[in-house]
Amino acid sequence: MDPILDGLNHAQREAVTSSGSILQVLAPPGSGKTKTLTARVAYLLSHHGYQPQDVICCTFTIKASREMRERLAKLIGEKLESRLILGTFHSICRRYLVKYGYLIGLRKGFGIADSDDTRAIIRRIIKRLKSSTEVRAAQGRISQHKAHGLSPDALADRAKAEEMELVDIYRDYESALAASNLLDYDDLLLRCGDLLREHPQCVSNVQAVLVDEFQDTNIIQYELMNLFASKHRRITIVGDPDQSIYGFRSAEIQNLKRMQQRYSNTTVVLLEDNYRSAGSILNAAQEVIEQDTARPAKALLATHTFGTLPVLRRLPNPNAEAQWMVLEIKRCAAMTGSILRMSDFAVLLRSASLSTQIETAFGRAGIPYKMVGGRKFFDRTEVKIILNYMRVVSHTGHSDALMNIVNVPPRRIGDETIKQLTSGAEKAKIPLWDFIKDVIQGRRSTEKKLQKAAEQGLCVLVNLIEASRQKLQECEDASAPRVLIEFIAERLSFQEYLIRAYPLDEDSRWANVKELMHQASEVAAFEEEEVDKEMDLPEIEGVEQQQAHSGEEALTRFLANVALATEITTKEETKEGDQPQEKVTLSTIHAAKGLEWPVVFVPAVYNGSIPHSRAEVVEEERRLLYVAMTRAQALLYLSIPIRQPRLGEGEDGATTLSTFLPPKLTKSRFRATGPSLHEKVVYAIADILRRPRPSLEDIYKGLEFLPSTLDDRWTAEGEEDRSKTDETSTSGEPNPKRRRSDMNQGPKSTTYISSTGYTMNNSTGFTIPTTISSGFTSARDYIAANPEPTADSASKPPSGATADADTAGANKPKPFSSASRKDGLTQASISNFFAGPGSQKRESSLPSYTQPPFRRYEAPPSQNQRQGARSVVPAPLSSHRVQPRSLVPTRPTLEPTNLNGYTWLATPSRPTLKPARMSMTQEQSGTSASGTAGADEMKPESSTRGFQPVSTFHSTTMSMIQAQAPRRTLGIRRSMNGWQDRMKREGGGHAS
DNA sequence: ATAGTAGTTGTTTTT
DNA sequence: CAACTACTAT
Repeated sequence: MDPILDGLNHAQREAVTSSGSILQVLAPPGSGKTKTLTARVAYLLSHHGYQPQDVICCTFTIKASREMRERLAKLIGEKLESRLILGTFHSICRRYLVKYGYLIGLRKGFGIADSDDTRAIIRRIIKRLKSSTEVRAAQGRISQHKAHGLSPDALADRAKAEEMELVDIYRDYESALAASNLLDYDDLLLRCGDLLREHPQCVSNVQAVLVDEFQDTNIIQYELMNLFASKHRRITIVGDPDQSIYGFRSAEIQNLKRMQQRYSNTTVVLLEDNYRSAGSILNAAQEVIEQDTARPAKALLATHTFGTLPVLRRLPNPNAEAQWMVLEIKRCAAMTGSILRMSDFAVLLRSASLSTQIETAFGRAGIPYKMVGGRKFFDRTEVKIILNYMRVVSHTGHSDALMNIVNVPPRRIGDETIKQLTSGAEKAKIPLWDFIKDVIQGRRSTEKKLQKAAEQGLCVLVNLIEASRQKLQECEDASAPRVLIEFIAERLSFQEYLIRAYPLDEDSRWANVKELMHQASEVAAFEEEEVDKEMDLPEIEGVEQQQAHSGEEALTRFLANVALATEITTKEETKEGDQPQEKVTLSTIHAAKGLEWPVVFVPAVYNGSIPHSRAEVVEEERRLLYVAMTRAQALLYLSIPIRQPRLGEGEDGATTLSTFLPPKLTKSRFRATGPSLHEKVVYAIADILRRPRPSLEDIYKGLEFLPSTLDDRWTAEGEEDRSKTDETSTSGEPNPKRRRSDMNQGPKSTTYISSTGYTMNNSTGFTIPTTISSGFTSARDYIAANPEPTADSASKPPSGATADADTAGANKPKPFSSASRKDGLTQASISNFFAGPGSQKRESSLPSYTQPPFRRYEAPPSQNQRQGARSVVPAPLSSHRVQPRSLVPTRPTLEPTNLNGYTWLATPSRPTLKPARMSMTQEQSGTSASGTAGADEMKPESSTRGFQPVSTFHSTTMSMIQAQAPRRTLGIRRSMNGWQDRMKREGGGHAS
């Protein structure tokens, strides 16, 4: 069989091999979207014979594009992979603009303005205009307008009086960018759009365009996608509206519908099987997302066992919350007999700023971690200084960078001098740099005479920059960035400067500079091998590409990468050959999208954090929580500090549980404290992770150093448990002895290196906080207390507050609760659905797709209950009831050979429902090798309009032809309503 | 006029 | 905690 299709389930194959030119793959978390997209790229290359340089593949984040490159390298080999045009929209656009920007009058060697630059520019403008607008607000609104393609003039036409101020700022901002030859993030997209509209031949080679995370595209990106594909109109997108979390960046979910409207031959494939998470986690997440009543019912089907119930933990305060995570991480690691490593844990945060307490607690406890997202390496002041020097060297027209460094380190050039220089430059209408040079060399003068000291300082600066530029000219290869950093740091005596300026953490700051050098050489090494190959865009006949001095080119590229980089790629620390250290991941939820971990913590689930107090759209915040929860494979922990002193609202800083977690939900879907991790639970975890079950000895071995085998340090209500607390009041300092080293090691020292990971400084790896020793349970005690751990409920939750949820989950599946559904798709209404008188309403003949109105994975029901369910489900559907899945994978039978682990799930051992293929359009006839013609089973709704019902295989492939006469069918429309309603809503009422 | 310090502020999410 | 303001010492 085709190796590309290996390990793909039916629906995924359907998507990969689809011959439709316009393909939408819509799928919930964990269903293998990216895998499918990757395979489709490979498939297009091998089966359609496209050249890699003729395929554009857009991702949304740098991380995603890296990951896709890696996957593709494995699938099609590095040689082909490296020639693909693959990257974020921004980086792809940059590449086109570098090559062809001259066609639309873009000056050579433009720089990229990052958000610091834009903020500085806007701040200056606001000051000059004496406007009262807040800088950040102006920044955001300008970006928003740009993202909608609204120019200052266009805005002026429709703006209200109070907006006129913004129009002025916007105008000045645009000219400031132009004056410095800078493009901001939005410009990269906009200008590339301009380019391709005016010169479509630049992309005339493009055979296919693929877009990941399509729900995150904004309108400009959507247009870009179409422009990229303008020649052959072959587009594949994957996405999931439920995971749209970039609305703040003007992402528009309705692009899905736009696309369907624009291309009447859109094929839609649904993937619904979740291969990632325990059923219990999916249930909880599903219930969270379903609170969005505008959202269409959408299946999310577990392929794993139910597992153990997620946790919603209350704790006294953020500090305790952090300590609790430490204890739970240790407990999990120890009690699972070493199947969980530190890198299997993740803490996902709404805001990066929440990380500080956690970092402190982890640092103290010796838990190694890395923070991703949040404050970026390249944003650190000392790094920024060097980078700004390099930007000036690269383009002397970069006045903002120049402003930032004229007097750093101090050169006796103060406010007054700068004022003279900038106003002089403005009057002369030349860039600041040129003006300064003229003044120094006596060709011009400022209005007021400059101070001698200042003039001298300027001299030093000019000499440095000129010397650096000289150096750059001499350097004809990719090592230029590195050479320049060293040269500049040397000439500035930068290390000495840091010692003077930051005596507290000078060493760590210097280390960051070193790290920057390291980065530069790494990029150099990378470019050496790649740049000669086809990193460049393919040559197009008749369109000239711009070429540059290769050293300069390397420098601009380096700076662009810096501006577009979220985080730096630390080559897995190759220290003395030993393994890269396993680290817990601390991340923002945004940065965690698309990733997964065996154990996930989501702290601070209180109102104000999630949903964030400044959030404009609550739905997006809910989706954010949904994304966070669905990152978890085996264990999910939510937690909330019941007091948050910092936010002094509501008297004594009491918090309220996130509105997304109403009591109804938390009672049924969560437990109040960490699960007891006895054998059965551990086995379930191992099975879900497809790792070998640990031996009992391994499990017991870990227990020795645990203060407690239970999550009982705090009561379930989130109070200090007095019985666990000895003399010391422990809320802040579990171990005073360690305090001193904490101070040195804490996250305050902002070395890139140190913040990236702590070394475990106690040899056991686990600290036993002395203060909670009374809660200690020895391994022997544990074994004695759990002689026959047969059910998760063996140990009672500390209080009666919560029912023992696992018992409920495992043995008495909840009845379908029709009352809880707001979308009207109750179990009861399913019968209506099939009887369907109300479901005939037609809205439009838009291409759309459908899915089963209601599908929920329940814990393996007992025989009786299954009977019960049958009686409710209408006969035609009953045969497609999801079978008790826990019967399938209870053994750790998965061999390492099957790392992706998909195959066994896709084997026909599962309740099979081959998708019926009907009334397909011509595209489909030739394609699929999957011989489904003789579908053995057929769902009622499948016999219509060319879409297929979702089955347990969940391939719903549908081709819609606009003209096709709508046939009278059973309620299909209805099941589509959700999507369409939503599309409409989003189309119509686009607020803010 | 410049440098350095102290006090005040207000903190989403990312390219 | 850093960015901005206000102040003081050079």
